Amino acid sequence: MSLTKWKERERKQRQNDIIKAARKLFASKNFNEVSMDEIANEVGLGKSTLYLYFKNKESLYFAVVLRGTRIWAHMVKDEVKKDDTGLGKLKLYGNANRRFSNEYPDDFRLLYSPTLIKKQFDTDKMNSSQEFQEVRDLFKEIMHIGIDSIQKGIDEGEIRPDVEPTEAAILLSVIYNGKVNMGDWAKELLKSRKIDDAKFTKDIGNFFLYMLKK
Amino acid sequence: MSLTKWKERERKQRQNDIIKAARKLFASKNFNEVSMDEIANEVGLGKSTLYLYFKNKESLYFAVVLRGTRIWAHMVKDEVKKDDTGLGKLKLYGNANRRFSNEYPDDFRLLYSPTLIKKQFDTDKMNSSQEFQEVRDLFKEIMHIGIDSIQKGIDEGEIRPDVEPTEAAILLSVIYNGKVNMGDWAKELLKSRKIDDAKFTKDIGNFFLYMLKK
DNA sequence: TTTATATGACTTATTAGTCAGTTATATAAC
DNA sequence: GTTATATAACTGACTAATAAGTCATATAAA
Repeated sequence: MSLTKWKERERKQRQNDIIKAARKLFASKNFNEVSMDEIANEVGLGKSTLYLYFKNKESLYFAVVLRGTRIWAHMVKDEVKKDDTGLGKLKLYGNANRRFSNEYPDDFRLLYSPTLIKKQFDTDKMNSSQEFQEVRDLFKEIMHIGIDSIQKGIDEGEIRPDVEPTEAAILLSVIYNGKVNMGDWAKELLKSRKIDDAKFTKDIGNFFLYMLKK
Repeated sequence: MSLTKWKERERKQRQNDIIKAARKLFASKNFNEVSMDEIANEVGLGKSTLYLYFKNKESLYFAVVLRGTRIWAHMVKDEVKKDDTGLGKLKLYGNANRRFSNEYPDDFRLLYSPTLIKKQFDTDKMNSSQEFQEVRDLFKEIMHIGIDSIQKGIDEGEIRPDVEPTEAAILLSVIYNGKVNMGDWAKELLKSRKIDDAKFTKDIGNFFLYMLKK
């Protein structure tokens, strides 16, 4: 019995190795630009072996995305607990996102990558994947934490009442999205002005808070 | 002589037809996801014919991008002339971008698409294409119009002096970028709150100006 | 008859997914 | 302790599909 369990864990471990290798590749390249052979090579397995752990390429891809989304959702939920005011929660929400982007850069890039956003997948394979459903749900949950914090801040009188919480939360997400996919020319321009990524991120956060605060 | 000229024009016309068909397809799909056969089919020509007008797929792609970028740069330069103050120019700069996104949605999406941004092209083919060089230069020019307007506004005392012009201009571009690649879930969320795209765009513009103004 | 324009059929390369067969490991029998 | 056997993990070679780019040939215009 404990043997079966050990086997089970071994299997999960392997699966995780594959996911981690795939994540590394999917973070820098499109779904279509990463081949199963490449992933297999990265883990040090034959391509056929991947199909023992995942039904098809889409399934593996969404397993990668789901793993990242779970980490993200966990970090956000955990952080937001630490304050009771709306404005406080909003600041923590921003911190959590920033921390996630620093500690899990591959996942962050992947989750905000247009590959995920654009529905370039086989619709059947996508909809039949319960991984994808869970990703969608977690995205919505995370977004609602932001929206609800802003609403709470308005109710408590610390955030301007003319702010539309949904619009503001989406704008924040749009900024993250844009920043991840920022062109090289923009990066170079910032660099030439000696503005590093950390400063830019921080300034955006301040800018955003300044906007919302009364 | 006038015959040669007429021929020349005929040829340019054909080339333009191909570019327009390609633009339509590249606007909604990745570089790799659009096939030359598909483009040829869209114009009503055989695939081989495309190679009489463009050296290879990359060359056609950059011809599409360049066409859009030229329109964009033209609109921005033309608009900004209409006011002499920095803040006024900045507002016109925003207007021009908004007008471009409305009148040339395919080009707008294409220019901000990550396909263009990520260097997923054959480096040799890309660098050897003078179309790509011109696109880069025009991008920089457009960006500098924004930066210079903000700087002028600061000098004239209408924009807060603690604003970093480069940072602010890039943030604006990052927002555009993010908005174009916004996920379906965000669009649905906005829709459910009865916020249409025009309102969202306008609010972002106001938000941005409010930030910068003294 | 010459020249420009066009194309269908072909080549070459890539890649998702399959499958028959191999290797390694655990259990059982003696 | 050794050998046989069952089971799980794995893989190389294959198939089928797709797509960029080429080329010999056809058509139409001058």
